[in-house]
Amino acid sequence: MTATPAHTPDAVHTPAAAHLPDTAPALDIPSATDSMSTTDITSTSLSPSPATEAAALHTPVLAWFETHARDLPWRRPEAGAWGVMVSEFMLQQTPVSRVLPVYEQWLARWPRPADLAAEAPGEAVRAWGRLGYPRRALRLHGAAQAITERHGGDVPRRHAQLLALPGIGEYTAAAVASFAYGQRHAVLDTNVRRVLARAVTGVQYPPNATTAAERKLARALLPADEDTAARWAASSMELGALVCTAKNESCARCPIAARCAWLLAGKPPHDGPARRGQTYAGTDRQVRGKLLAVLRDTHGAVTQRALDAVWDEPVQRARALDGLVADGLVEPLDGGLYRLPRS
DNA sequence: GAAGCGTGGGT
DNA sequence: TACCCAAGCTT
Repeated sequence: MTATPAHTPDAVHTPAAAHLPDTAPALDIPSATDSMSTTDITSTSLSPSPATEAAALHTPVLAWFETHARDLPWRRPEAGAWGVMVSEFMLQQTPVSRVLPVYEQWLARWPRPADLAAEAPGEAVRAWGRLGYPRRALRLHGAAQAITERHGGDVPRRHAQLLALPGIGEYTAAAVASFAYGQRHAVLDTNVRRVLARAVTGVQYPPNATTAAERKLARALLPADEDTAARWAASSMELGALVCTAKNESCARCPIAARCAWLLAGKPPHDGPARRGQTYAGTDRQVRGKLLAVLRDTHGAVTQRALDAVWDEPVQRARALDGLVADGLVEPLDGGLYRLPRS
């Protein structure tokens, strides 16, 4: 890290900061031509340069990460790009604690993309277990096939190539490129978005969907150095996961509490529209889950009767089963039999 | 841009 | 007990 030390005599402003170290909450991040400028640390403006402001955030968070990062299997060197990619699929909307055992089994069984690609897709769905959103298993299988066919069996390094794989969107492409290959990307997941919303923007929660303003801010905050940028991505995400949590945030343990715009503003509560809650009981989603659980736990074909037993409302049950078939999660056979997909 | 897509643990 | 929430993606 070549950035300026956090506190240099550039503080011509804010003379007597009685309690906290010179607070500069509102990061004056460039609004145009985002971070293309090189680190012009030498700029002589009276207020700290954006790079200096950003470094004031980076340094404490990177240091905190050194001592507080969890020892997760996909962070170990032996995980490789495939391990990172598998973990990212599994972690899409599923907590770490539930991913851990399935991840270990998955990597032991399919240590390379080609190993998974050689399997029937239904085996991926079965091994997915109860992680939820089983379409992810199908997409991971499809991604493994594409990697095997188009990329010689190696997880591609380029963001655009990753993005072209099934199940990989903006976040996952950036995460794999950054975590697996040490590249410089804005990695905007829900944790990072929350950290930036609070520390920089001064609000309790980010918008429901990722906005252009958030992307611009994240890019502006990206350290210039590639390796530092990759560590910043991991550490800011970890901060959101462990300290700057959605509920019961722990500001007392936060390395940037002194600079958090939201904390400095007195932690004003969120005023925008509430997140739309995800109902579940009685929905097609629940029925799909019950149907697929039967298929997962049965090797070979399942009878219509066995599926009928999981839900008594026939119209909804049929609709859910049709949906699973349409999604490729279930394969219908002749004679009212069903199984996990072989192809 | 909103809706749909699983599951289980915490409060 | 009912919510709320967890490293999103696709249509």
